[in-house]
This record gives sequence, structure tokens and C-alpha cells, in this order.
Amino acid sequence: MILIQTFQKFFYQFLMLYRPFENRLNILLGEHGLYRAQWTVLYYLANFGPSTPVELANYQSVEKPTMTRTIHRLKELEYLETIPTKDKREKKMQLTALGKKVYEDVRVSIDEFEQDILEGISEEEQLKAIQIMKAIQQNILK
Amino acid sequence: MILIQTFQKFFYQFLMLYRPFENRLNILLGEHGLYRAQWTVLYYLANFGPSTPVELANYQSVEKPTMTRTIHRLKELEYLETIPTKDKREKKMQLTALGKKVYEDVRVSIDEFEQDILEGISEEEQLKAIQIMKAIQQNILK
DNA sequence: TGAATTAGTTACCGAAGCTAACTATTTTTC
DNA sequence: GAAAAATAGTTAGCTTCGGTAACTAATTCA
Repeated sequence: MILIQTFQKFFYQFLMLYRPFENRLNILLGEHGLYRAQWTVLYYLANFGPSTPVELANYQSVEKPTMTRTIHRLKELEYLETIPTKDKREKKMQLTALGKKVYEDVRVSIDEFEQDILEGISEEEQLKAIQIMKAIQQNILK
Repeated sequence: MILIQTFQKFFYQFLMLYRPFENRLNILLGEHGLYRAQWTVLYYLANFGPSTPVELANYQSVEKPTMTRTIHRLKELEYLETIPTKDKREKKMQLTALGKKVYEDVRVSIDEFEQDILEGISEEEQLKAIQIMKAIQQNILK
């Protein structure tokens, strides 16, 4: 008789939630010509202000070349622009006016989607879950 | 003044946890010559018993061709075998003895990893989080 | 029994990870 | 202050793992 342990179930459920979430997210973003990786960059810049590729890459746990590519696509779309800094190696990025507008537009659809699938989960529960996920993330990164 | 709403934070944190988790998982699995997609199939068969590719694909929210490929790789490794059924279209899969052994071996490493990164999260909190993730998954799939 | 459905496959494409190796700056060290 | 080390970013090339379209073989339905 095999007993599935709680911690095993936890991560299995985590993976099982990720796939359908990303699927629906990509369909939604696709309507605006965007993908998940691009969206997370827009989100970061909109909420945390101008950043360099290295900051973005570290924050999102991807390698620099991955971030370079994502940023170049967003630049082609003219959603991002570089702002000069003292350090000439750095390329600090910020949203253009167009980028901000697109972010706000997409935000409306995503809000609707996210609120919809959080149906039945109280704000208190959401906050608790955020706290747990943050703690795990920190355990992984430390 | 912009206020980030709780539901936005929830999914942002969800995505932020996924990347480093998958990174570490893939490194761990890599030591055993496996990848995430393969691992989730082994997990399913070990815990839920023999299944068809369609069952696996539906359960994991991927398309049939994606599952075909993952299964073929696991078959090349001789971790899976087909068991005959009445319906000759079906290819019901189960773990071979080798597959079971590999699953158990990898399970030990993964257990250690998962318990490690759940440090500080009580079982009660884990159960609550599982329940929340399941509810969201069902909201997405319905 | 003929039509529709279902299981599985093949071929092909794309997003988004990765490493290795490079250039151009900046910082550190002696 | 010059040489060495470190850091930011890029390019090239690879892999995993998603997807769709189109197909065959078997089963179910009308």
C-alpha cells in the first residue's frame, strides 16, 4: 500500500495547474500578438520601472541570451526603448508610450481572465498562497 | 498612484515560482537522464496505474502528438511497455520493472529536493495550497 | 452497412529555454 | 597606472516541448 505524501502532491498539483494556465494565457496574449515571456517583461517594467537585461534575467530566472532575444522582439514592436546610463555597458530599458498603452490594454483582458479563474478563492486565501509561493521561491534561490 | 491588485500578484508570483522550480527540477532529473515531461508521465503511471496516451494527454493538458513523442522516448529507454486491450486502437501503457526502479530511484532525489524547498511551510498550509490550486485548475478547465 | 468518431502517428513549425564563445566596458588588484 | 578580472550584452547553435494539419486503423453509431 503506497501513500502519496503531501509534499509530492503539492508539486504535482503545481505542475498540473501550470500547463492549462499557460495554455489559456498564451491564447489570450496571442490575440494581442504577444507571448508569455514577452508579457512578463512588460509586467516587470510596468510595475518595477526601468531595468537592464541582466536585472530582468536574474529576476525571472532565465539566462542572459534568452532575455536578449525577448527584449529584441519587444523593441521591434516598439514597446521598449533604451535609456542611457553612466555605465556604457548597460542598456537600461523602459516602456515606450506605445508599450504602456499595450500593457494597459492587455492588462484588461488578463484581469478578466485571472479574476474569472480565481472564482471561489477569497482574497485572504490568495494572500496566503502568495506568501507560501514566495517562501518556496526564496528557498529555491537561496 | 497605481495599486497592484491581489489577483495580479497571485499569478505573477505563480509564474515567478515556476521558472526556478523547473530549473532545479531539470538539473535533478538530468542527473538521471530524464526531463520534466517524461517525469510527469512516470509519476502518473506510478501513482494512477496503466493508461493510454489519450488519458495522459488529457490529464496533463497537452496534445496527443506531444504525448506520443514523450512516450516513445520512455519506450526507447525501456521504462514503458504496452499492455493489450480489447480495443485494438488503444495502446495502454504501464511501467516496466526497470521503469519502476528508475521511478523509485529518482523519487528519492525529488523527495529530498521538494522537502528541502518546502522548509517552513506546514503540512496544513501545503494542503490548503493544494486545494486552492486544484480549484483554480478546475475553473480553467471547465 | 456506411458514416462518424476515436486512438494514435507522422511531418513540420515555433517559443523559449540552454551553453559556449565572443566584444566592449568597468572594476579590481598589484 | 597598467594588467587582470569581472560584468553587460550579443551571436550562434542546440534542445525540449509545446502546437496544428493531415493521415491510418479500429470502433461506434445511425
